[in-house]
Amino acid sequence: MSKPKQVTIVEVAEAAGVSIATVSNVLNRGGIRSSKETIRKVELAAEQLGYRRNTMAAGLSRNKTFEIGLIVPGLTSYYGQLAEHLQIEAHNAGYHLSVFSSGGFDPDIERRNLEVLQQRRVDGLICHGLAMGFESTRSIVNSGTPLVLINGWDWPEDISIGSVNLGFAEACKQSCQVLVDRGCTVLCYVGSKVSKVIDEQRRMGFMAGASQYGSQLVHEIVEHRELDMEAYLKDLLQRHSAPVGIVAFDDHVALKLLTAANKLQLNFPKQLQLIGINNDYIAINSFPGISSWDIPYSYQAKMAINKLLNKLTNQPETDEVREIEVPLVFIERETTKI
Amino acid sequence: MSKPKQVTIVEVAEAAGVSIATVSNVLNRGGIRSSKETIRKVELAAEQLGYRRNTMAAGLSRNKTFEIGLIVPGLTSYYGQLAEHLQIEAHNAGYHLSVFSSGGFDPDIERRNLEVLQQRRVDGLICHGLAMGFESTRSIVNSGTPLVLINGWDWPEDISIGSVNLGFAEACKQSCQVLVDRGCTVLCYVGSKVSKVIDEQRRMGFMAGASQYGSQLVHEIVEHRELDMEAYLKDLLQRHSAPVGIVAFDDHVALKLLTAANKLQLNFPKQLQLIGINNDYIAINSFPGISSWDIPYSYQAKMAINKLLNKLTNQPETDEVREIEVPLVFIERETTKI
DNA sequence: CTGTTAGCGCTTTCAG
DNA sequence: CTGAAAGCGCTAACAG
Repeated sequence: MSKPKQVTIVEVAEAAGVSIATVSNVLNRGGIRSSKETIRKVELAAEQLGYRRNTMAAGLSRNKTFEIGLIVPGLTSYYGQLAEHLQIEAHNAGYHLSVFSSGGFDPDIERRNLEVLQQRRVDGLICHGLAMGFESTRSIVNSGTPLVLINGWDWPEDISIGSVNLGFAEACKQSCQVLVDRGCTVLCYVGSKVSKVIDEQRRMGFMAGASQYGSQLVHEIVEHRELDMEAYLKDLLQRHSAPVGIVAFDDHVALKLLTAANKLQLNFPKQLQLIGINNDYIAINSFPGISSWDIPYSYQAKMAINKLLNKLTNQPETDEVREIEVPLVFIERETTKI
Repeated sequence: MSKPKQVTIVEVAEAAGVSIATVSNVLNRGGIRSSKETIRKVELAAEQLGYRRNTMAAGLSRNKTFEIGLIVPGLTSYYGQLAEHLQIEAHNAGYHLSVFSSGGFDPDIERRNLEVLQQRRVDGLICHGLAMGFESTRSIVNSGTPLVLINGWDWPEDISIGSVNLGFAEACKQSCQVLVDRGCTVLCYVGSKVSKVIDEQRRMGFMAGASQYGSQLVHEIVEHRELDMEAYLKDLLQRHSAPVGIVAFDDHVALKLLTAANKLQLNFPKQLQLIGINNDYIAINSFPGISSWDIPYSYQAKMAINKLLNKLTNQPETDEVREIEVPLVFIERETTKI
């Protein structure tokens, strides 16, 4: 079934008794001035006929789509929130954001999405820096579409125009300090290699934080997927003197740990202390409440869109930082509060 | 900065020494056969030049975009998951899904997104049936874009071609039965008017389930946002004999209740029983685990896309149900398990 | 099997 | 201030 024909400027032009160029001027171009009378006629005709600009035709004609492509690993939790905020910011800037999920970190899907986005001739791209290998990334840059990375550390300058990264390392480092302050003598980072780059950042930060205290502090790193959490916690508390401090990969992992701890009837913060990341619904509403790091979504989104737009509108080469670091904000709750 | 010019079929045609029509045939049209030799030449040229089809030009020319627009209230939890699955199914069917969030349930944003989607000339629309009033919806139908609703009950036939709804009412009804089976003599539904239509369904189901038992069962309905949960639970248990059964709006609300219960050191399932909906990460990993209703995302997504595609490809008017009901699956955990 | 040609709907000089 | 006309890149008859 072919689509019913939509109203075009031709019809509007006829109805208004002017040329199509004039209609285009009045309706879709701000800059050009027309007589009040013409404007009125055209707008009236357009209104009555239910005219709706054809984005494809416009884009084709001006070689600009006002569309930004976004590729994130998924649409839940952090990624979903981020996508929402980016959509808002893009809209505020007069752009439209096309959101794609790479289905949990699948490089093939990433590549495919990238391809689709390119075929749509998006003006710019925002990607959560990850699985997509060098080639895929190259192919973007080669075609000249500016790329901003979210949480992409140390990417070569010729591939992305920059990145906006959350300060995970710093947060984890400071988590260590908090835990030591609260009396912990053993620190443990429970990571998640599902998200490789991010896990790396957090591990780095944890290491930096823990090693500050030298040999007076025991610390270790484990992977949550390979863990029987109850057994692990039990063992941990047998091996060491309380309180034990845990830095969790995020609030989801933290919840698992919390549950294991609750089953073992461990006491927060006397025996165990726990810090998550994301300040999710989970952290806020669990029992006990999980200390966590809040993410300034809106700010991160603004930064990313700005970076892209600066490039797109060819702003004077500001002395802009290539890698922007967005600091997280600590929210303390019962898992650490003494 | 104008975008660098991309390779077009003209250039590919020149390089391959054939006409542009032939290039188009080989590259973008499956049906038309060409000689092996021609195919080889064209594909080689395209490959070497890095040709990438311009979606806009193609769409404009054939009056078909192979794009489906999706509007959901948000991109977290259920909605995010749904969007991901729809994206997968759309792709499997050769379509591309443009995902939009209406930022909570904002009718203005909904309207705006709808407008954008129409301007893109999407072939079809999928909307989570809600805030958007009659007018907005009308304007879609008027323009002839087929619309499938997700969780949209009782919409007029001339507006949407159908809907795919989750069996919330039935789930809530059965939740009541489960709770009574487990010994509850008092039932309570803790709803959330944030999502009006959905809350209605759940409340209806709850009422139907509870009233089955006549006067031997006390039941009541409250709104979670107006509730001091601890105080409420305490009061509930003072007023009635245990166990009290609670049907929560979803797992998020359930978590809040769970936390309140834990603070009061209530015993599951002896004093309190609790059932959520969504079978979220939360329900699975909380302590105690929350009994919940699992959502067949993949199935729901398939149904929705199929419905749309049947219309788009003008399938023989199957004796298809207009409103498909997708049943949820009960997963029992410690909050009810005796 | 391949090429010619007329659009798709809109933007954008460039004359009037 | 307005309009004629030349595209944007691709597809779809229709001839050859």
